[in-house]
Amino acid sequence: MQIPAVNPNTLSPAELGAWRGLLRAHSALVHDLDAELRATHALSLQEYEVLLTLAQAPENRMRMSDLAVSVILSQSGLTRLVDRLAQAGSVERTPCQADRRGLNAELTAAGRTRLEQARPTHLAGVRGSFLDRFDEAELGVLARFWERVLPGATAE
Amino acid sequence: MQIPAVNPNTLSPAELGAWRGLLRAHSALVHDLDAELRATHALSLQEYEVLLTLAQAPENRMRMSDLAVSVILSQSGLTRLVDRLAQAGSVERTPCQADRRGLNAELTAAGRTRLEQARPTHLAGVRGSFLDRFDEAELGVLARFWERVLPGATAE
DNA sequence: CAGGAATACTTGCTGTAGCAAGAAGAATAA
DNA sequence: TTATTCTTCTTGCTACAGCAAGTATTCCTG
Repeated sequence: MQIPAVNPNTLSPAELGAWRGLLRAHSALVHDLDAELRATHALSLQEYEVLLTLAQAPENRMRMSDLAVSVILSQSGLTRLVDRLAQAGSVERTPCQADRRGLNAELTAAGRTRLEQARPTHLAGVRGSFLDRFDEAELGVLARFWERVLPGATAE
Repeated sequence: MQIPAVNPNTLSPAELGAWRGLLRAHSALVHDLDAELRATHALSLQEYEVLLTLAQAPENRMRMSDLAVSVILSQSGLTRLVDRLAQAGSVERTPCQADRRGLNAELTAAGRTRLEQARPTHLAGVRGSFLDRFDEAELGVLARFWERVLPGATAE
C-alpha cells in the first residue's frame, strides 16, 4: 500500500521507454523473424513454433489444447494452424486413446526434416537480432523480469 | 567477431527465458490492456495509441505516414484505423496545405474527451500489469535494453 | 447408471493487418 | 514546360486470429 510520488496522469521517461520499447522491439523482432522464415523456408513463425514444440514433446506429439497454450494461440487459431501444417504433410492428427474427445498433433518425418532445415535460420535470427545484444547475466535478468510480469498479467 | 561457446543448435535456459518471456509477456499485456480498453471505453489499444499520439503532437495533428510509424502500423492499416476513428467522430482528416498529396489526422474535441476518459484506465492497466513490477532503476535498464535491440532488428 | 455439467475440438463469422497495385500530386531534370 | 520518377494515401485482395456456437465425449452427482 505505497503511495507513489509519480504523476498518475503520464508516464515517466523510463516508464515510457520500458513500455514503448517492449512494443517496438516485439514488433520489429517478430516481423523480421517471421519474414525471414517465410522467405527461406516458407514457414511462418507460428508454424515454426508448433513444429519445434512438437519436436521437443515426448513421442513428438501433444494434445491440441496444450499445444495452443504453448505457442500462445487460441484453440481455434491452433486448429487452423494445424490444418495448414497437416495439409503440408508436416504434422498429423492422431486420436488420443485416453480421451476420445482429444487429438494429438504429431510431428511427421517430413515435418522434422522441415524443422531441422529451418532451425539454424531461426536460431541465427533470434541470436543476431536479439540475444547477442546481451550477455548471459543480462539474459538472466530479462528472464526474471518476465517472470514478474507473467503470473497474472492483468491487475484488476 | 567472437566465437561463442554456446551450442549453436539450441537456446540456453537464460536465452529461452528471455526470448519466450518476451513473447509471452507481450501477448499477455497487449491482450489484457486491449480487452480492458474495449470493455470500458469501446476503444482498441491501437485506437487509443493513435488518439494519444495526436494529443501529444503539435496542433493535435499529424501526417498519416508519420502517424503510422509512431503507432507501429502499416500505412494501409493506419488508413483503416483512421477511417474507424473518423467515423466515430474522434478524428478528422484535414488537408495538408504544404503538400496536397498529404493528409493530417487531427484530433477532434470529441476525440480528446474520449482519450481523456480512457487514459486513466489505460495508465492504471499498464502500471498494474507491468510497470509496477519494476522500480525506477529497473525500468531504466529495460528501456536501455530495448535501445540495443531497436536500431536494426534484423541482422543480415 | 442415468442426466446434467464440463471439456476438447471444430466451424461460422467477423475484425484487423499486410502487400501490391492504383490514383493524385510533387519533384527533378532536360 | 513537360516527361520521368518518387511520394502519399487509398483500395482490393488475402491471410490469420479470436469469439461464440455447435458436436462429441467425458466427468460428476445423485
